[in-house]
Amino acid sequence: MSPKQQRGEATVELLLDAALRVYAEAGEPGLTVNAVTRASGVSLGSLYHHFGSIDGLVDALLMRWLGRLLGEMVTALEHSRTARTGVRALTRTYLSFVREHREAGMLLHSSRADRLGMTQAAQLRDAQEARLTPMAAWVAHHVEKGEIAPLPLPLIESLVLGPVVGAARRWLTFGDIDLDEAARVLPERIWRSISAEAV
Amino acid sequence: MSPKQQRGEATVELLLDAALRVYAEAGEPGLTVNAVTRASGVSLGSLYHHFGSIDGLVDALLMRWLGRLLGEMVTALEHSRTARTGVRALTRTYLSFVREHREAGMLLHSSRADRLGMTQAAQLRDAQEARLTPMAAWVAHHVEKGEIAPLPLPLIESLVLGPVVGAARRWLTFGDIDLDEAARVLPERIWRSISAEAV
DNA sequence: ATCCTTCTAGAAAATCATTCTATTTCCGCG
DNA sequence: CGCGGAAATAGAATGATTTTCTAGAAGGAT
Repeated sequence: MSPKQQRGEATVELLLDAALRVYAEAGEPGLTVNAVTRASGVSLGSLYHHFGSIDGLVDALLMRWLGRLLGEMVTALEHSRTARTGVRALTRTYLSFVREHREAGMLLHSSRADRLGMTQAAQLRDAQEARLTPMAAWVAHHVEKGEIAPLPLPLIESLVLGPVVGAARRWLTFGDIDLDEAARVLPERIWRSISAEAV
Repeated sequence: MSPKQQRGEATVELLLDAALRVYAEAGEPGLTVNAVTRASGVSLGSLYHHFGSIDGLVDALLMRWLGRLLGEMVTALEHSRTARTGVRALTRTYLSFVREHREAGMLLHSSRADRLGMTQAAQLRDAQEARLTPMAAWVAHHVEKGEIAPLPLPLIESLVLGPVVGAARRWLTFGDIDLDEAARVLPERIWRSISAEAV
């Protein structure tokens, strides 16, 4: 934001972009400091100056993409009037995102994603709180309106995101899923699982 | 099986047990070859002889526990007559397993689990095929009987296991889920999502 | 008994992450 | 201008960890 640090910002970008490129080509085992410095042309010193460690770099990369994904999901939610259409919007946004950003999607689903927060715990919470809060509020709102069954929030989230994440991961890993079909079928099925209506 | 390799088997056990112990105490970053050799009393040479690499060791550990989990799930399925009770059995078996084997559960959900198969891809497939096939057959059977909606198998699996895995991971990571409540509520909800009945 | 394979052992080599010190860049301020 | 200092860059040195390598012990088959 401040007009300062022109250099710094640029190298941070270079490093993050290079890291994703390296990950895409060499996978997680290939994601080393040397590979990233080579791919970015940035020196080792700069990498450590900006990120502190290799995990710090990967965490920052994860945060960037997680932020984008959550941002798109929140936007999708804001344009949905009913809970039912909200679920559809969430599902489709998530699947589209993964399709359009395959490597980032792999990184988000895979390996280091749960280690995330170890090096940037505080920043992560603050940064994502702004995204997670509206989603929780959205769920609470529709629970109150009697559309969504009155279950604990974490269970509702598991029911909604679990199948979507599972399908996305499966597409990324094995490719034995048709994403279009998933986007068509899953929302309706997920909706049935959280709807307040009796069966 | 063969009466050979008395020594070998024992050290393999020692190493796998020690690795889980180390992981439980020191987390993933602490899971190093040195830590495992120290904790097991087995030499570095033996470790590499049996597993080839640290990832090979971790993969073997994952396979062992994944095999146990799938085994319990298949057993649970065999004792269920209807598709509905099958879903309940699967869910509860999974959640109980994670509760009873917390460290193994963390390992299965976390970090290295998706790297799995990189070092032991072939063995993994062969070893788990025996477990996965009956589960797929079970699903197919109940689809034919008209109980489960006629969706592609991967989508059904995502719908069934997604929420369960999500809840388990959440319990392991944040602890903000009541496992008993999840075991009570999820099966019914999941069932609604895959049932062939109209809504 | 001796040969062969498997297994054990740990030192040596290679790889990778991190620290450290020196140097450059660039902004604010006299 | 040009000086001072903070931020950034650079890469050599260090430290930790994985992997390889060579040597030897254990145990069974012929």
